[in-house]
Amino acid sequence: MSVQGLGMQFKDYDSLLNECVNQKSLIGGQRVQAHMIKTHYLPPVYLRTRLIVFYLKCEVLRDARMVFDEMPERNVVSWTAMISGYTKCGLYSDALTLFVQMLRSGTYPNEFTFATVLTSCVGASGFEHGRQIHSLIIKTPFEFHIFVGSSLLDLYAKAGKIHEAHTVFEALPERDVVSCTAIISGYAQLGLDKEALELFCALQKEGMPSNFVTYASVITALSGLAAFEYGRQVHAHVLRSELSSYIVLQNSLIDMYSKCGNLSYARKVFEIMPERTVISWNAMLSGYSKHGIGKTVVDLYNRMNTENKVKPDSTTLLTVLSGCSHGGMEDIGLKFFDEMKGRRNGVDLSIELYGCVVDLLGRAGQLERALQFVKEMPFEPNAAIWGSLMGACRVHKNVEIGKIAGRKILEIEPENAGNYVILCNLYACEGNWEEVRKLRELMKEKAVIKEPGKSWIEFDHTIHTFYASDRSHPRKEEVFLKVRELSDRIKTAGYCPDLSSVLYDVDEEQKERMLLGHSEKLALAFGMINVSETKPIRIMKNLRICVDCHNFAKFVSGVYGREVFVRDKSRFHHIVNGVCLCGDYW
DNA sequence: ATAGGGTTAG
Repeated sequence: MSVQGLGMQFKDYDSLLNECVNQKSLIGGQRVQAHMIKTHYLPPVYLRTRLIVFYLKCEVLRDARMVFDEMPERNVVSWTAMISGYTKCGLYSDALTLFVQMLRSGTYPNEFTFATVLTSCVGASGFEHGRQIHSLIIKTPFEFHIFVGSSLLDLYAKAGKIHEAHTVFEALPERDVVSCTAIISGYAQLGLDKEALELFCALQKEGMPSNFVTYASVITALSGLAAFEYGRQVHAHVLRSELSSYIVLQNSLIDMYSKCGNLSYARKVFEIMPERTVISWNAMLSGYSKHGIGKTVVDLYNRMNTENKVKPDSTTLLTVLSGCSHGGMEDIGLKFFDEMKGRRNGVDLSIELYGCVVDLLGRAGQLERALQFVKEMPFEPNAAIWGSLMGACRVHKNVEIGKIAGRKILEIEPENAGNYVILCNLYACEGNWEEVRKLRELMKEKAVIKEPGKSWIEFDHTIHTFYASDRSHPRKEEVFLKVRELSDRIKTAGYCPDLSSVLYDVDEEQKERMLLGHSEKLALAFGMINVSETKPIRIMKNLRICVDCHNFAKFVSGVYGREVFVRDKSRFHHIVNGVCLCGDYW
């Protein structure tokens, strides 16, 4: 395009700038601006705002800000465009600062401003700021504006206030794809998977419009539920629709099949992708990692580096290392870590990565070295670090180091019940019942409430959920009898209930009864009754599986010749012929 | 002219 000759007028500049915005032509726009300066043309607010938008489009935030700062006067659009620029670059607190300046300058925000600035609040995890802005919005006509409302409900949902989010959603006079997706994904991101799925179904019946983001969100909920049959149906629907080529959607399918325990389906989706992002690789790697298949994790990671199309990020490193740990490949994992530390590779090593190393050393039984490693870390060790050291001490029955880790962790996280349980187990294996008793008292004192354990199993297109000592399932009698029967049978093969897993101060007989009531045993028994002998039994649990239930499942697998999968909070246990791929370390 | 929802890891 030509910017030669004088006599350029407003509409000429306007159309030139429009063209540069559309083509993202940085040089073109810069020439337009240079021409304005050369000819002493003083652009009005409108054109200066167009320049800001142009620079933002070309991702040159600094130059956009320069134009903004030099404006003799600004209107709501100039302010909003600049705030949105910061938001899109992830500079949320700068965006919020600018918003405050805007209010001070006496410019009234409009629906565009509010929608943007609420997004900044979400990005900055600034829920309180968001709430304050909500009270500003109440005084405007924008509270029920669909864009503003979507941001608002997202704000509440991401702060964990799903009820308030739902209220905002219900109050919207109209609904569209984005607002519907926002509320569904709000439930899914909080782990309220069943609610997310139900809402999706209900809204679909009402004719909700949906797109690939909607499906990505509902597939996330299905991953949490491990609803394999349902997931396949949704996948089939996606294939029939125009949505199947979205990478985000394929990524969520990889994760969904992995979390349903079906790695071969996940791999199939992964292999036929014409293009992959780092998330595709990470999702696939994580699938193998959680199943304890360390060798494939390493092979896949090597292939990723050989192909050299997608660069590993910090999540990749974490997944590979945790894959080595879950897969019982301590030496290779430690070698990886040294390599990473040597290279750095532009990716910062995170505290979580150091946590993986503690896991690796712990698994290898090198507890002294693990403790030393924790002491020398460039981070202040957190609860997760001490937790993995304590877990390692429980497995290797090292009470001495376990106590050190335990003391630290109770300082940092006195409210986490799981910590007390592991520490109690540790003291119990030493026969130190006095300490166990003290810990129980402490737990009562701090009023720690354990998240109720639940397990579920998909059978006959239904999800059957069991709670500890559950009396609610319609076939409870049958299930309880089956647990007894299994227990009696495997006892003859050497199963011995691990009474130290019970934290309550009751007699031994009752302890055993409580153990038999654990939700994963109920789900396993239900599976033994109903699932065809040729098929594996797949159980899901919301917490980590306890030592006794793990042992129970191994014996059932061995004695009855069944393949059992248990997906717990952190990984898969794949049990064949009485042996678990986790190597009894988790 | 300026605007809202999404996929992986722990």
